[in-house]
Amino acid sequence: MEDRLPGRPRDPETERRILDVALAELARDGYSRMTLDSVAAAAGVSKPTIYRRWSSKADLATAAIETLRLLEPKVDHGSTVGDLTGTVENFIRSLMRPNGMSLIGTVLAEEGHTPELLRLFRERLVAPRRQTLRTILEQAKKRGELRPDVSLDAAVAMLVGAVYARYLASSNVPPRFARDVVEIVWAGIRKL
Amino acid sequence: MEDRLPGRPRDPETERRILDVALAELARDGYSRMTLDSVAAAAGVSKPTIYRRWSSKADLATAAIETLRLLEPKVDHGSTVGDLTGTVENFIRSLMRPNGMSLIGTVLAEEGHTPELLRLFRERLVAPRRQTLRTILEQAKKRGELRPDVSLDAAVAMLVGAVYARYLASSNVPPRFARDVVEIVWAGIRKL
Amino acid sequence: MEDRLPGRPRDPETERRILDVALAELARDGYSRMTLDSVAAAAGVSKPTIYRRWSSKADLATAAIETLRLLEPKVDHGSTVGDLTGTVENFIRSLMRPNGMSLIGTVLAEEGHTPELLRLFRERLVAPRRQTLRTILEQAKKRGELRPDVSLDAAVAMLVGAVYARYLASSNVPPRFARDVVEIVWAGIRKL
Amino acid sequence: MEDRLPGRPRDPETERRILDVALAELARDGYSRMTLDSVAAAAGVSKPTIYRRWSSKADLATAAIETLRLLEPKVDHGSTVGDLTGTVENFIRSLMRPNGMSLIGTVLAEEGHTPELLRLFRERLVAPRRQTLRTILEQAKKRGELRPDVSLDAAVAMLVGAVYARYLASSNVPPRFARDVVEIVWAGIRKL
DNA sequence: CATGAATGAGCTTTCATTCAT
DNA sequence: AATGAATGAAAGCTCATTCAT
Repeated sequence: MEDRLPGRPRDPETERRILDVALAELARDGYSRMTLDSVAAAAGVSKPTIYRRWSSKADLATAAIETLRLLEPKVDHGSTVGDLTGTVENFIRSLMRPNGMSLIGTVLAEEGHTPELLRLFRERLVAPRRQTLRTILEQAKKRGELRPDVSLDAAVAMLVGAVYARYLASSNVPPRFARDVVEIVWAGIRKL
Repeated sequence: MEDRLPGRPRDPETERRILDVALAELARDGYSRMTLDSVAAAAGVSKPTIYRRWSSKADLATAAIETLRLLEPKVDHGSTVGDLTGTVENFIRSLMRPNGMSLIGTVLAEEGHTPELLRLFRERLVAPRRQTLRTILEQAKKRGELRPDVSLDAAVAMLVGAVYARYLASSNVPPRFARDVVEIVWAGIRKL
Repeated sequence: MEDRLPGRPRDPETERRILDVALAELARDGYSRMTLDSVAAAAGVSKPTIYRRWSSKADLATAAIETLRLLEPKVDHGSTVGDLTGTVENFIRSLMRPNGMSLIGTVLAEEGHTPELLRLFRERLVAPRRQTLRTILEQAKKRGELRPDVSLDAAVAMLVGAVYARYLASSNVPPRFARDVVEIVWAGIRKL
Repeated sequence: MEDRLPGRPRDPETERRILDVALAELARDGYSRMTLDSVAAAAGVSKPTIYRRWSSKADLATAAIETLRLLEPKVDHGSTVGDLTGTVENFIRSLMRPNGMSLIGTVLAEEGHTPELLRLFRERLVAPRRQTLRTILEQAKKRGELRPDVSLDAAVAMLVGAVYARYLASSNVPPRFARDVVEIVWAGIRKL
């Protein structure tokens, strides 16, 4: 009669909570410091409850990263420069969230041992952000605003990468950094 | 003959060997996966031999990073663009060495737990490289080649950061990447 | 066939299937390696379905052994030697079935922890087999074929035990082993 | 100068103690119930102390069995029957030691999972005992006491196996069992 | 000084058993 | 009655660190 599945149903909250905690610990402690004991404790479940859902620590970490998604406000200032600046500012804000950079760190550090982490990170976070920027640039190009020979790939890398480099230099990015960067890029790619 | 101090002298070779091995394992496995057992084994010494010199694992890792030094050929092509391109190319080469990026990853990942790693990394590697680029740009500025209002800090970050971003997107940087980046930056900062 | 009593579990198939699987895993993996998870999976039921019928793992294992029954063809060659040989050969065949000896092993190994296993094993398998042999010998005795003072208990133990000992020596029993054994026993007990 | 090895020397007591404890737990609990935690606790050492010497649980169990050795008094009653009886009586005594039979059980039960256990058990215990009996019989044969066609392999198996079979029937072997068995075997193999 | 031995604390993973639907 | 979910309690193994020679 009922379309209820047999057996005790899973609490859908639980899954979400475990993943949230896992992601937080992954970012805070790094993959190899993160322990299932502490994930379980922080999520208020037992370890087998985790193992029922994911087959291993790597699997859990992977799933946690998989939940990441670029949920940033669409930027549309009507101008290419405004859009680029808004996007880079969003990016800075997300990197500046607690442990935002550590997550990237652990994902890179684990490339040799748990490569899925980096793969998923690229797929879920890096690629979408690059795509956002690339789309802005491609539309500018279509409108004839850009020099035709310029490398959009390089331009995108510079916009994003400047933030990484700045962080690596000092863990702190000044407010006008986005504008400074976009200004140089824009001057470097626009048609004169 | 020799004015040797009393007691058995430390072998300076040993010290060097331990640090080399430690740095290699740090880059390959990351800080928390690196084990003193395997460092000791690979260096051909016992663990107390390590502990006699450095007080803890963190201390050893820190010392290993401290040995890093920017040992890159000075670039002097006589032109600003040539110098910038040469420097970025050097940088790419050093990042592309095995586990070059993993080391950065682990240093970032450990920011919350072993912040000396990042501090030293900045001091020994990041800062010198930035300084090299900055000097090139400052001299160009002195020669009146640059727009006066441009942010050199942003320009440096872009030159270096583009490579990080590119690697994070695909672990592989195409040969002409350095030229593409420098071209945009140059067009973006030079006086018209 | 079965005269179903009232209050019996609904699906007798299920019960049978669980017991079969349990017995197979018991023989293959031994008692303490056998897991209810895998019994449940192999039987196509859930664990509570097992617990509803048997109160514990030990209870299930016990019940599984309880299903064992000496189902060997009656041997009747008309001669004492022929009957003994046939019986020992049957025994060898059953021990040589996959994991035949492991089951005995686990039952012995668990004597200190789960003694019911050994008790039931004796009752269901050991005793009937001994009885078969003893009956053959008692009839021979009645017919006056045996020396009167001979220990039938020892004779039975030797016939059966030779096979255990041989297996323990090499996991493999040569074809003529049964005949060799019976020959010695017979020469040792018959009236001259 | 000194022929002392470098480093802290191992306490030779420790090794012995660990193996003794391991063997006792192996016999008492069986291989898969035996835990390194409890071996370590009972031996008064930490787990790494065990792992320094043996690479795994299986390795330790194997080593424990390897220490077993037939240390039974040589039997020499001057007569074949006396020697056989003495040997079987020794065997019974050793099986009747606490958990004597459980050890055999676990070794058999583990045949499919940890076959080294059975292999070593055969090599260290089963084979020597068989050899003792076989030598007695071969000398009797040399002296012309035996029927020439009789299978010594079967005779040996019967002498040993009768005890297994008796134990499997009732965990208890009556005092005159050895004599009963030897009597039948002897009557069965001697030259008339 | 250098070595091999020892250890406490943890890590990932598994299992018999019980709960909630 | 049957299911899938949940759990406490290990188990095997490893690691940074210290001890004893």
